[in-house]
Amino acid sequence: MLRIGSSVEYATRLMVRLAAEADGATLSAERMSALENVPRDYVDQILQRLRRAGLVESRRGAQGGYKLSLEPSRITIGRIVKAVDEGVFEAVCGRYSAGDTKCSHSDGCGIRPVWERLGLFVEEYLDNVTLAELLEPELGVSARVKHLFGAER
Amino acid sequence: MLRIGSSVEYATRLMVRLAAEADGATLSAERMSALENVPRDYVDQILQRLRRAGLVESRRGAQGGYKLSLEPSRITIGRIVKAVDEGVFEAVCGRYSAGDTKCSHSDGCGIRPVWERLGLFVEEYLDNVTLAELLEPELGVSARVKHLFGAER
DNA sequence: TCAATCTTGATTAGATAGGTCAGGTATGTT
DNA sequence: AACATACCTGACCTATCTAATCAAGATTGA
Repeated sequence: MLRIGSSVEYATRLMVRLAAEADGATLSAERMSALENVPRDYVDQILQRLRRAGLVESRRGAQGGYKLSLEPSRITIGRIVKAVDEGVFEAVCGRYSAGDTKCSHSDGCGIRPVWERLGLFVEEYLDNVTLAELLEPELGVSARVKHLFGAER
Repeated sequence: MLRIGSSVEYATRLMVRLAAEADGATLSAERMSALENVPRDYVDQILQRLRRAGLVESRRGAQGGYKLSLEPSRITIGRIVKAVDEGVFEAVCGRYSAGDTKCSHSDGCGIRPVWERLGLFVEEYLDNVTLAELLEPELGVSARVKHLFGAER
């Protein structure tokens, strides 16, 4: 139901590594692979997805490498997750629709809203944790997401 | 990352059906299969898991069937999910551990707490939605889960 | 007894996740 | 210019998991 896949885990670690790098110094994929013990080719693949999402910049050729596109405080875990994990919050209807075009419980019962709301909660949670906080864990995130529970369904 | 699988979706629908049944009337697996358009044998399998979790009771033989073990207001979606979805919140460490026994980011950075907290978050959310509310969607759940955000990491 | 119905556990087909591979393109250094 | 370094692209493979099926049995009501 809730599962942190390897690509999400690795992407987060790579981003933390880059964030920890002094000023705008670059790190090569090779080096990151060694540091995090993630398969070399897989690192490439993940970094490309992060680059296409605009989270990292690359420089090719000798002495090339990667660096963050934004300040760590402006990069959320939510963006990282969405960059590498295409179908993060999978739609529920119309998967498993009860025969016809719409869910058999589409009116009169509240199953769907429960899943939808759960998805929104998870998404908002992740959008409220920044890379900067991962470097300084003591900051905490909970204070900033309290507002999520202010609205009624 | 977050995915409502068929077993969770079906189990929830079946439980809602049973909850909607007047007093303690039973419904056969056959009937539920037809009502929800879920494969007959699959309904069996799911109902057994719900039974072993103590959420439904069964009566065998002719005129047999299933009914809820508890009042709808005392059955949470969390319990349903845990009943049918064995590894709901999968551990992250030590999957993908960076080579040695412990995660390379095990101290000094806050990756793991983010996932752990997310898991707790989802779990608590689901534990605060009851079957009774699914029958009367207007009640809403958000008010009751506000406290989840009171504690700091 | 017989039919309805739950019970158990094994098995299978398809999808997905995780990782690999082969080739290409750009850039710094000599 | 040549070469090594390093990013770039997309196809490919494979083990695991999900969803569903199947087969055989055990209870119970009429």
